[in-house]
Amino acid sequence: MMIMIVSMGPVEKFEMKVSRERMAENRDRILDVASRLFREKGFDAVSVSEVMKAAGLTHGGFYGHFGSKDDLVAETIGHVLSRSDGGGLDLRAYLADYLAPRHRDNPAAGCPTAGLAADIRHQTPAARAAMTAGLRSQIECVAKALPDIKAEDRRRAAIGSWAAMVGAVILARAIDDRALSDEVLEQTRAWIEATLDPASAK
Amino acid sequence: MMIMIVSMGPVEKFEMKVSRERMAENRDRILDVASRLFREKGFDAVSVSEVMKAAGLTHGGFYGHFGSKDDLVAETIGHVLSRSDGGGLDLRAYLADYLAPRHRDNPAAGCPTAGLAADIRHQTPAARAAMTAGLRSQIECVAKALPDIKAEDRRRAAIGSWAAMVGAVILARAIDDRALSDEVLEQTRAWIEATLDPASAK
DNA sequence: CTATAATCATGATCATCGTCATGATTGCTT
DNA sequence: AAGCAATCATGACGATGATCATGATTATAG
Repeated sequence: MMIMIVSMGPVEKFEMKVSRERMAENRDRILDVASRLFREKGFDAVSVSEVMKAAGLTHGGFYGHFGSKDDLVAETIGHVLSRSDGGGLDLRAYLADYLAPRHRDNPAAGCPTAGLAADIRHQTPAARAAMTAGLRSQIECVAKALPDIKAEDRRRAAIGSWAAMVGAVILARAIDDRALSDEVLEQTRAWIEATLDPASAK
Repeated sequence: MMIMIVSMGPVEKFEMKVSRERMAENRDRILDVASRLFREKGFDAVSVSEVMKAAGLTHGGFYGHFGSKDDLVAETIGHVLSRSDGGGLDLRAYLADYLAPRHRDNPAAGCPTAGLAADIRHQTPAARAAMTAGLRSQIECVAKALPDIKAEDRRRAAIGSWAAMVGAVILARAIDDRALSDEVLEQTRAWIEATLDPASAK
């Protein structure tokens, strides 16, 4: 019997034990790459070892950072949704960026809600709770960016607009026809903008 | 070592070979239960043997009906989306049914677009093509049900409304708080209805 | 009526994945 | 400076799932 070692690959760095801050760095990097991979492929389609590999580690050390994959999922959701830009944002510009082909074509770097909301339904209660908290703050964020209308109508418009934005990106990503997909984005953008006109605000 | 057979279960019917029409029945039943299971749990979370068991068969016979699981996915999408109610439907009533807790809580029997659109992104090109065809006809269906406005605005309103409807159901299903989830449905419904008012139609 | 072909059940195979056990290395504490 | 403890790599285990091989049974062609 002949054993051939075709290629062992270069033995990269061999630091076995890392400093305390490097461990925190690693944990953060795991959450970062996990959020990208999850947005890109969905929760189930990403394996633990794929996440660790993308973070520059091997699968074994994973359970030193997280109790389970479900735990990672829940923490990842909290991680991505925690960065809410609270400040006053220009809604028109945000709409244009959100409902754009560039956003549609880059789920990994795009809105976590558009990429993950539909998948949350099949995840653990902790994950759903994290997503709910994120959605709540997102709705309030959109409401703040709306033009001056009554508080009642403001919340309604925020929820309706947000639903349309998320729905349009999801539909655009599902459509296998660039022209139609572009149209869904553009028409939804124009439709939402029309409701922002002072003329249609009662 | 003691081997206990607690329950072998009754040997049900033992019909090995089925007639030609019963085979067509079986195939249809497979597509039906698959569409329900897929809507309920997502494509990846449903196994071939789970589908077959729900159809009253065992996993082995599956490949006599379909070439692969991906094939089943694509055919299932075409199967559910083929039943488009073309006739004139009452948009208000449809809105009320669609954006209702009952619909949100029954994905298995609900709108395939709301249940599967986000998942399509990770499926095979054939599946995406089937979904695109379905979405195209759905948009036209909504457009026909819209009140009398210019053709240009009609298409815009159809796409915007449809995106908002799908998005709202997806968000409502992701939210782990009944009050907020209900609010998303209800506010989106009211928001869409407001745009249907002749007053706001330009 | 006989032979062929089709349909489905049983069981096996191969790959993937989540998780755990072990061990090596090294940062930290005393 | 020395021992403790933590972090990660390697490897293995058990479960699950997609797919295929085989065989039994019977519808259907001739």
